[in-house]
Amino acid sequence: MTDLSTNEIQQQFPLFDSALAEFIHEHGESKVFESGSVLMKPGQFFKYAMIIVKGRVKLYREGEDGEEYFMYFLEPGSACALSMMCMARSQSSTVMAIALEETEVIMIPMQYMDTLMRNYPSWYHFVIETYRSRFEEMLSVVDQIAFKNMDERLDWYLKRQADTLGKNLMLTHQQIANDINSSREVVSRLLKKMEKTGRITMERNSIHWNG
Amino acid sequence: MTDLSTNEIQQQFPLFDSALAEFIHEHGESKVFESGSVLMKPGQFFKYAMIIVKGRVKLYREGEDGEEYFMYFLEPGSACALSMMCMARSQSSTVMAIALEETEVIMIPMQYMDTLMRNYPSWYHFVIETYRSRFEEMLSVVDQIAFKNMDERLDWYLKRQADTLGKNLMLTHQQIANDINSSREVVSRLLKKMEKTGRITMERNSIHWNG
DNA sequence: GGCTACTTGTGACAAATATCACATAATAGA
DNA sequence: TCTATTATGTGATATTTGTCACAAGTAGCC
Repeated sequence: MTDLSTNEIQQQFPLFDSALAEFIHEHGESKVFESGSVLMKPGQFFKYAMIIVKGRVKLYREGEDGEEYFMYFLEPGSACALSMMCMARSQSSTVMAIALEETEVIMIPMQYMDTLMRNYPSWYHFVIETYRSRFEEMLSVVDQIAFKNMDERLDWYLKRQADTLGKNLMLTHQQIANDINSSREVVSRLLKKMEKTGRITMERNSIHWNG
Repeated sequence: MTDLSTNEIQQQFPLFDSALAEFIHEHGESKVFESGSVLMKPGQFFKYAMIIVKGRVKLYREGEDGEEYFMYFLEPGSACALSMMCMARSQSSTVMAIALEETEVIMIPMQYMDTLMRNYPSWYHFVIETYRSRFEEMLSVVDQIAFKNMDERLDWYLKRQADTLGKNLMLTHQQIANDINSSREVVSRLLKKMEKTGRITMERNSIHWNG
């Protein structure tokens, strides 16, 4: 039983029809993650499909030697595609997911998946749409790393951050460098250039995206 | 109605139960693509889910300026995840898929998706497994481009080619360079090194993978 | 054989990015 | 206010990769 009412669920997930919202209200379990806590880490197994009700989650890939690469954000109304995939195969995750703010999720136990798929068409529409949109995002990430230089990648990265986190970004150059697997000095120099063109404004510990 | 019997379908797709194989035999449509022909190209819309019966298909991403990046192969027994996703949203594809040999596919019209999802649990298990495995492959691709140098990427590329196409690879250096978005000269030099360590043997127009 | 197109080899150089070393600036906390 | 810590700026240099120019080998074809 979730903390959210059927109505609230439907509001948050417009693709759900009311029967589905009702079912999830009944059988889902609410859980809150503190800001900074880990929702998913490499090696972890999943018995639940997670859908995000409140907050913001950052997903990134970890390399063998501790490198990182930012993939995308999860926002309210979306699902963690990877939790669904891993659950379906009893496979362990291969990415990190951490909450950027206090984040509220509904966990839907794996045992209900067959019922959901079978009896709630709006559920599998939602699932497919979730997979599709994440796949598209991964394709864009590949485009960026494979085809673009650092300046363009940085621009794209900041744009995406601004799109979901707002134009005032609380990020240090070092954090950005980690997210795009570059080095602080390179990021600093490129940011300086972007400031000259007016695309951003810099302050200590933060960057303002002017678009 | 497909060219394949229910039995043959089940043989090719072990995840399908017999009812599903029967259904697909009834409602699927067989189609053959000549070697070298395009199964999917950016901008194309899909009214069918495609599953591969015979042959081999190469998928790659195209950049804005005609760059390419090899993503993965489709083999018999697998589905084209992207055809499913695009179909589900009436969205156009964003990748290229070309047949490397004569390739036989079954096209399942979009109108049957709801029925399949609802009445054939083994269908959605198959769909989810398809998505999951492709997503994993994309994650590996990201790992490679984001974290590895050219020599390691080339090694990984050749290994994957050898895994699906056999140890004798009919590839020119230029083709390889295109697939990993590098240049012929760089590839030539790295291959030379790999030959010295015995990992490959080179001939004109082909490379033998010694592993 | 001789022409041509394609493939591969290789040195020199250019560009992008990473790394190192160190300076300076801002902030938090004692 | 002083100090320690963290964030940023910047030149010099190294590494990786891409580009250019051209040589040489191979195969097909008349």
